[in-house]
Amino acid sequence: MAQPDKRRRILDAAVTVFAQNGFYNSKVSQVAREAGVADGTIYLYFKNKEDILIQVFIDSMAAILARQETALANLTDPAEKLRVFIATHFNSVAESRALAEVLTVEVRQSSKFMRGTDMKPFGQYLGMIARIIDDGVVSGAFRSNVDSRLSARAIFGAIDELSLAWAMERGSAALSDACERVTAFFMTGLEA
Amino acid sequence: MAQPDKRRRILDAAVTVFAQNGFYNSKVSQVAREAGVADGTIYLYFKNKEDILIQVFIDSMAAILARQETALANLTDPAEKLRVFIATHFNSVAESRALAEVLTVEVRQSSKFMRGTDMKPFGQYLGMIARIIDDGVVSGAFRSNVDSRLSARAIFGAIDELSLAWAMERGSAALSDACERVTAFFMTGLEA
DNA sequence: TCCCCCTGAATGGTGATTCATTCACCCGCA
DNA sequence: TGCGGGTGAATGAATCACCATTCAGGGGGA
Repeated sequence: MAQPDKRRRILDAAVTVFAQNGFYNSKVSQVAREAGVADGTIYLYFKNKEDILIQVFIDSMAAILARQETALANLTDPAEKLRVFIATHFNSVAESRALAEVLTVEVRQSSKFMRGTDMKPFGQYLGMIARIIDDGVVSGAFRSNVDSRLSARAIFGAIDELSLAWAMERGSAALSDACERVTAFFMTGLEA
Repeated sequence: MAQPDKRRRILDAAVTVFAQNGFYNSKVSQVAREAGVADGTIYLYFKNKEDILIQVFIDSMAAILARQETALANLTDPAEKLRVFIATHFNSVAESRALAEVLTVEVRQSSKFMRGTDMKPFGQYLGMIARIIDDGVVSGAFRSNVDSRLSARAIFGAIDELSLAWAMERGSAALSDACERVTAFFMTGLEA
């Protein structure tokens, strides 16, 4: 057969299946069928079932990190950086509802087992947000008394929750719309 | 014997065990041992393993909803309401790290199966936040162009993520501290 | 022919759930 | 007061379906 990247096919299949049934209710044989390979083939590419989930996570985070870096590369205005960051996150998520579900729901449960192993990409992601804020504070665009780590967490939590809401229930306003609104919310707050 | 609190004992034990191992890696027999009952006894009180998780969720949400309602009852200033809401959420979470883990991590994965069944308490919780915002808009305390549903989601996502961070890594700043900071963040935003 | 993928049926461990049995307690009758 | 049968909560060993993982073999390219 020598199909191009068989590993890739398995990862994609896993995202589909995991999103549909949840990780623990998914059978390896389902992933195999969806990928069009034999059950045993999975084990030529992955150590075991959980390893598939971890690789999905690592791959996806690497992709979105790279994408964010490209998107932010030429920007200087902190507010604009934040807006683009959020837009890029939402766009990435919007490209695959299944991936959004896996990243927001399934990965969380195994994060406990990945303790120490490879939460690094996630830390990097938070770090990107924190840096945007720090830059904004330094440049004077942002208030000087914000706690960048805490705000980064809060912002991530907010956009992650919005992604999940979007992934679960179709029909809510387009993510691109939410992007503008939520950016405005972070920038100016609620206060009249 | 007819321990009136046997159900309670099982629920508490479940929270402890689920927080430690994750729902799918927890054995019913572990919960039984932790609760000091026989395996079979569990099934006198719960339909099956997942039912335990659902009941934990329903019970906990009912408790925190009631608590929020009490806490907010006599307040009128919208900003103060928001501050107290967040404080109450953090206080509830801070009382039990295990419960925080179960509510932020374990329940999510089953939300997919609860589709339609009993996400209602969660919807109510979001509704409380949205109402605070709406009231603020009406009273003129908050900007008139905020989207209350979206902001409510964002705020919930943010405080949920902060709760999770707190539950996972001990040693971070006290939640009570985070409460003030994050409220300020929501109120005034990042902009200088 | 040799080697490398790949296959998918068979295996073995696991753990949720069941159910026959025990036991504590209650009630009515003598 | 003492006795006997009835009730149902509680038990926990046994069941059994399920599924991750393995591995003996197949086939095609060099």
